[in-house]
Amino acid sequence: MKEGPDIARVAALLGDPARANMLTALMSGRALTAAELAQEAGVTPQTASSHLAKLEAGQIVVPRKQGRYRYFTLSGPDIVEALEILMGIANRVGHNRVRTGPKDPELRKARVCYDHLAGDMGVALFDGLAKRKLIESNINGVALTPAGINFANTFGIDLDGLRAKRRPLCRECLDWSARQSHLAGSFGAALLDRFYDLGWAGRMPESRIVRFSDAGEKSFRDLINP
Amino acid sequence: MKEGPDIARVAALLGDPARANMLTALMSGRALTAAELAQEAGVTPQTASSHLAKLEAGQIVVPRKQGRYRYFTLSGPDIVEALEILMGIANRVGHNRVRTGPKDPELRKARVCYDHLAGDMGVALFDGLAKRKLIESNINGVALTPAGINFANTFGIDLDGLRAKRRPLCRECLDWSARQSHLAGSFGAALLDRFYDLGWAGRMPESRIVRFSDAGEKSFRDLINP
DNA sequence: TTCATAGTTCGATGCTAATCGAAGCATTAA
DNA sequence: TTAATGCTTCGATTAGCATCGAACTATGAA
Repeated sequence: MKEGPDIARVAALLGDPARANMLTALMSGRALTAAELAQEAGVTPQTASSHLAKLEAGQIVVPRKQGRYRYFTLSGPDIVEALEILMGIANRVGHNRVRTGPKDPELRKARVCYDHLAGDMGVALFDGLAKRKLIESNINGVALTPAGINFANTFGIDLDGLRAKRRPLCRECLDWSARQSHLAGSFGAALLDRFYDLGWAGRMPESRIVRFSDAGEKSFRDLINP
Repeated sequence: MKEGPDIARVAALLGDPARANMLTALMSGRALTAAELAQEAGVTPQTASSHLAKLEAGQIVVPRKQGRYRYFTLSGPDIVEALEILMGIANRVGHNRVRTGPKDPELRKARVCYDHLAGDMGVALFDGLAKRKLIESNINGVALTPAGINFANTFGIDLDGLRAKRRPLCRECLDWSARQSHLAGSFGAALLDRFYDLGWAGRMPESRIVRFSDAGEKSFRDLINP
């Protein structure tokens, strides 16, 4: 008898619909209160409290007390990675589920998903890069093409710096809206950062919304429409 | 209401101890029969059959009938990735479990884990590369150092070719024996391939054992002992 | 044909875990 | 102090599911 990591215990924690909903909501990167998470999951506060206690005991989420609120965040980037991969698998095998998407049109248009761009514009970015053959997607995942590497360099993204990080360069991340992918991974995050730096877009405080300026949106359209 | 990937359903399939054991066994890359998987999981054939039916319905495993045997394999590389990440999380948060390791001393010494080297020599390889500062490991994962990139090139590994693949270059994969890591990811796989090419080791047919020649093992020791 | 082996189906059992109403605790506002 | 809000604990209910014995099917061997 030996010691080994208990995969099942971790997976079981992610394997309940209510908890999975909460964790998906936390992928935005924002800290959310217990009540907000209860609403995201569609359960009563009591039930949510029980789930959050389990997630906390399993060190999947980390609580932070502030006044009478308790804010929760994911305990590490590995949790995000796990969720992204599980999303990909679920999509590949066709396990879909009805779920309420964000109602706010601005959220639907462009929002932050952990650290990369999601929403309609996130999907458009993914499709545009694919159409320009800068990225290539197949059953094994996404990768930059040689043309894509060129593009990244001229666009001001330090690929070597990203490669030194542990995170995969490109990863698909599934959007709530429809089964469309947007681009995650360190390259996806770097792209969004670059949009901020170029002044194309900014993040609204206390929200997941990414708001593009008119000129920024035009530049964005030019980028994805060759 | 919208469609979204059903993370919980996939995670729940991985979230049962018996099923997790089976899937971990399948990470070797070999196709295993229902009876072998039952034994790996420590359950009766009936129970295993029920689990395998669920995993098959969920498209986590793929069956292949051959005579009166049914061989199962994982349905894709994304499943391996998910298992590796879950292992990492479980290890990070200290969720360990007693588990029977392989009894065969040869298996314990060096075996294939999917496509990279595991067992004592796999762990030694990981530690050796870390001691030589060719790889660097922290909470975010593993990565090649600049010295490691140099080493890879001189050792005959085409890093650019590996980077073009979708898979992360380096990843930790936890060994059954103790909580020691060995090196997975495309670089881990490439290293093992190189060992084969250099004639240091060969894979035994119908088994997970990797057998090093005497000269090969000596070269291997030199490699990890600066 | 007869026997052995691999695997599945069925049915019964027992345990775990999700759920929510009601009540309690803690913090903030008035 | 009183009231309101955020969250948790308790208790009871319910449902799902893992498990295995027993019986059944399918393939291959003698």
